[in-house]
Amino acid sequence: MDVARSEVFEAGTPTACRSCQARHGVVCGALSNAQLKELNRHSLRRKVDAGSEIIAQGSESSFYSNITRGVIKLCKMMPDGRQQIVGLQFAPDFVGRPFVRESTLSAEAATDAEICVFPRNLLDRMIAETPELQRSLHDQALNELDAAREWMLTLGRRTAEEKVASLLHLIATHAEPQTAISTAFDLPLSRAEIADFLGLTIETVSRQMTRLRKRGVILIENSRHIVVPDMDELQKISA
Amino acid sequence: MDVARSEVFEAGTPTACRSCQARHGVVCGALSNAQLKELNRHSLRRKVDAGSEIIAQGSESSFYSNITRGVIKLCKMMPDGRQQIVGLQFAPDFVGRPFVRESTLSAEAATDAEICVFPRNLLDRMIAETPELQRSLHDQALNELDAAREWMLTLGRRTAEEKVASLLHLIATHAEPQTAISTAFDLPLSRAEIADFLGLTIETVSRQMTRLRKRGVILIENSRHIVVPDMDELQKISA
DNA sequence: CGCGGACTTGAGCCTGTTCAAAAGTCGTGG
DNA sequence: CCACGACTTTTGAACAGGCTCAAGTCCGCG
Repeated sequence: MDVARSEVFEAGTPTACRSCQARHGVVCGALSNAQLKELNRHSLRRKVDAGSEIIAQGSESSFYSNITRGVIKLCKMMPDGRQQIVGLQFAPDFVGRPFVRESTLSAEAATDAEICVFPRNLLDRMIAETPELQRSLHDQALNELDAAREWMLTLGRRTAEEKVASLLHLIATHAEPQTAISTAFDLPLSRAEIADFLGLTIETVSRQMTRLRKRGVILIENSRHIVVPDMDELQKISA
Repeated sequence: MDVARSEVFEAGTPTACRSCQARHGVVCGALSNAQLKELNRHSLRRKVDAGSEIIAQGSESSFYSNITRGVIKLCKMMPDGRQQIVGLQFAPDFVGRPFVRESTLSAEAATDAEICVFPRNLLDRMIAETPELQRSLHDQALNELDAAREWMLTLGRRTAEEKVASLLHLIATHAEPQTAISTAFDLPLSRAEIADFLGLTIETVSRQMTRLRKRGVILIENSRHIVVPDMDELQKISA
């Protein structure tokens, strides 16, 4: 239906894209209307429940996606079951690994989410034809690289308390449009996932959270909903 | 002199580049002869002693470089002095952060090294004009991202012993063309630098190295020169 | 209301740190 | 050629931050 309508406006934006979170994101923001239309014709919107896997570690993936709602976590798993989250992605990020088919990590919905899925071949062709798109994806890759390296510092050199404070700060600044000083948000991650992100155990994460609560740095409601009265204080504790 | 000679062959490879380690690397391998010539005309070969800084964290850098010899370490430093190495780069890697002028990390020679330095403006222009170059740099960025995430797993989830074994394995496979099974190489890093890479202390690194030595997994000569009789064994210990 | 999963709390332990000293290593100069 | 001094590395002993194991509590949901 949406596709049929967009056929009418040869050069117009597909209706499905008009109100899309990712319309001006890394991929779609770099496309011409004609390209957007073609991509849309081969795209599929998909709802994914929290916890369900989008890409499996070690598998060959023949598609890419844009996140249009929710949070996606990127995980690495060791054969013995130890796990590390190596990245979080929010709408309207692009998910996928250009140039290499086999994935060295898994992508999993952290919250209920919505993604727009399209074939690898098609986007690969567009990348080759569209310097602007290549540039845009290159830019996202470099930003993710900066984020990964920042996180390496956290994993290697910060204490448990600093780690937890860092994560809360990260999520507060990414997930919610914070007000001037105070911020409130829902954690997209369970305690177990936070632990896997920070290289800690569930118990340590829990203890550090209650320590922060008792110090008045955060308020915890429902264990998922967090209020930060003073973001500067939180950042100071993150070191 | 080299420049003068290369002027003669309008379309030829500059002589300075003919025997260069980086000639077919990420940047120069993607350039036309004319571009290579232009880049060469504005390039400067520079020797850097081990320990000297190439780019300072927080500074604005107006140049990029190619590594033509040696090993460069990328570091992040906290205000209180804690430090984390977030990447190692070997010849013929490209060093620099396209699109962003201010560096969030410092680049420092780990060994005596040689780099080929060229102006940021010039390469930025070439990137914009040369899809192949953009693609090549994009590719390096994605490879570095994979490496960074692999290292996040190491930092977050591996034990001290596994960390040390992982680093030895990494260096063995990058620095030296290993023989079938056994490998010998010089460590480009001091114990302190290894500790900063692995998120450990000097003492723990030293203890784990002697443990590996006593188990016969490695031989240590001069504390910098390492022999690995069986790489598979080392990899197994890295988990 | 009772069940199940997620989260919190507690006690003891262990890995890796801290602090301290000894042993190499290397360059310099007598 | 060896002695000296600075620095890196190794080794030792005590400590502590975070882990493990084990209950207990909270909360959503049928």
